[in-house]
Amino acid sequence: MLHIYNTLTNSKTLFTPIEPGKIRMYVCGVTVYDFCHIGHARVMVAFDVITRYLRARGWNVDYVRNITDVDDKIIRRAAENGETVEQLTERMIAAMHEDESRLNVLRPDQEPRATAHIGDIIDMVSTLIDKGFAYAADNGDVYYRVEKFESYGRLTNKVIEDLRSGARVEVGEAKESPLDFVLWKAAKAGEVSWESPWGAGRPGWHIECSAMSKCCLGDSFDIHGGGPDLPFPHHENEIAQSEAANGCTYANFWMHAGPVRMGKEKMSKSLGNFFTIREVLKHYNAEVVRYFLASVHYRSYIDYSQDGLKEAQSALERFYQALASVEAAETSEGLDNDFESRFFEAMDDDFNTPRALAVLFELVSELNKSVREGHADAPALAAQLKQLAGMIGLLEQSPRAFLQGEAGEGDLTSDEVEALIEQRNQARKDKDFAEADRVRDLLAEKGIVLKDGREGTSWYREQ
RNA sequence: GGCUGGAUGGCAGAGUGGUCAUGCAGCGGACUGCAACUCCGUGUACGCCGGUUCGAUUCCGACUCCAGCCUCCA
Repeated sequence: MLHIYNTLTNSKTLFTPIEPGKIRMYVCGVTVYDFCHIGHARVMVAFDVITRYLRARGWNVDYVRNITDVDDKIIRRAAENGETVEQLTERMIAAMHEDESRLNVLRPDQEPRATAHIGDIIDMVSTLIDKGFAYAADNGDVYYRVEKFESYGRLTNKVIEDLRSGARVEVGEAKESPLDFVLWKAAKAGEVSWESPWGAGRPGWHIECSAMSKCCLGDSFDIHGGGPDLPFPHHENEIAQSEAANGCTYANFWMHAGPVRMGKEKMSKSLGNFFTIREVLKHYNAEVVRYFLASVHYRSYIDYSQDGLKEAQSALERFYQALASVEAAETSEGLDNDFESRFFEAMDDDFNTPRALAVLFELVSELNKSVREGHADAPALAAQLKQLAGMIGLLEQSPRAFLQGEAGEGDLTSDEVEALIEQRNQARKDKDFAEADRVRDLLAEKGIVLKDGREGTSWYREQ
């Protein structure tokens, strides 16, 4: 029985789909004006884990994640770089896809871009004007009339009165109320723009998600997700737009990932305290980063740290060392244990990955013991480990590929390592242990750890 | 100030009204030519103060502290 924490009710509740067996999910994606940072990675990995797991349990998931490819920041950055908006966004989208693929994040089923849905956006804005929820201002902007939408603030427990008293009133404001937000922005000279009934302009930020989710998933869908800074105002505004335009419930479950912190504060663009995914991947194996992000529940904050990543590295080494010790069977059939049911129980409880990983560690202990004592079920246990971990996108490499890694700059190549091991093993045969230890120490200096087993010497790189 | 969430052993991080989370690190032992891997053993952890209870880290109330959102940000 799948239970999901819903931001709308601030409680974990039993998940029931609109259509049996099917889950329609929309997640707010990235505004592509720069490289993605670890905060983006967290949302990508969290919803990738969720999607993979749900599919493994037999759900038919339609996963949509949008790309915001036009907005103020993009326009400004493109101008700074002396390139067109399209050149900038194409570059950043390609970079994002590369980052994701390295993190073993599957592409969403649909990845709609705002600029490809201008017609849908204009249609929705027109509907909102017709229904009295929006108005065209004198300056060419179109605004949403927030106070007309009675349940505004329901998602984040805001009261319109409080918002009104706290709102900033800007000079030259064309809005009826400071709470109103923009649906369509009139173009300034030289900016990218599209023709509309209200003149040349471009969509406001919130409307694109309402229009694209409607287009891709329909008026009502099951899950709407996003990062920690989106509930207010973005998702609150989406609800106001979609429910006013469509006249029905927008999304049933709202899921929000927790923030990544640097020291004691949130990693964010505006604070400038962020690491891009590609920077981190220069120093750490991509699966280590994925494991690090999955080792904490998706709703909690996670502190980014070198120590945390090193610990993730050690944990994965334990998994892969176990898998390296036995050839996994084709299937885990015939095993009589409760690892799978406990793994499912943890994941069904709002995707509790730390608890699910704890079950996998117990499975590893069982596997190691089985290998050590020469039991016949070892290959099946290894298969079970790979099968369960695979449901959340982990342990999909060969142990050898993970443990030996790739030679970085200044590292010994695999051939050089093999040659030195050969040299050492000859010395061992000759009982020249001083020479054997000399070679071991030499390799250790280069970060290579040796392991003498029954079938010869294996090795791995210390990361 | 308002709205959310949190405070667990050296660190990371789950969970529970009364025997065990789990991982990393540490210590002792086994294995090993030496190691590594692995195995066995090993830790008076639950912010503070009250209350409920036979019994609370877990339930209730107050307090302190921390974070996120309330402005663009995943």
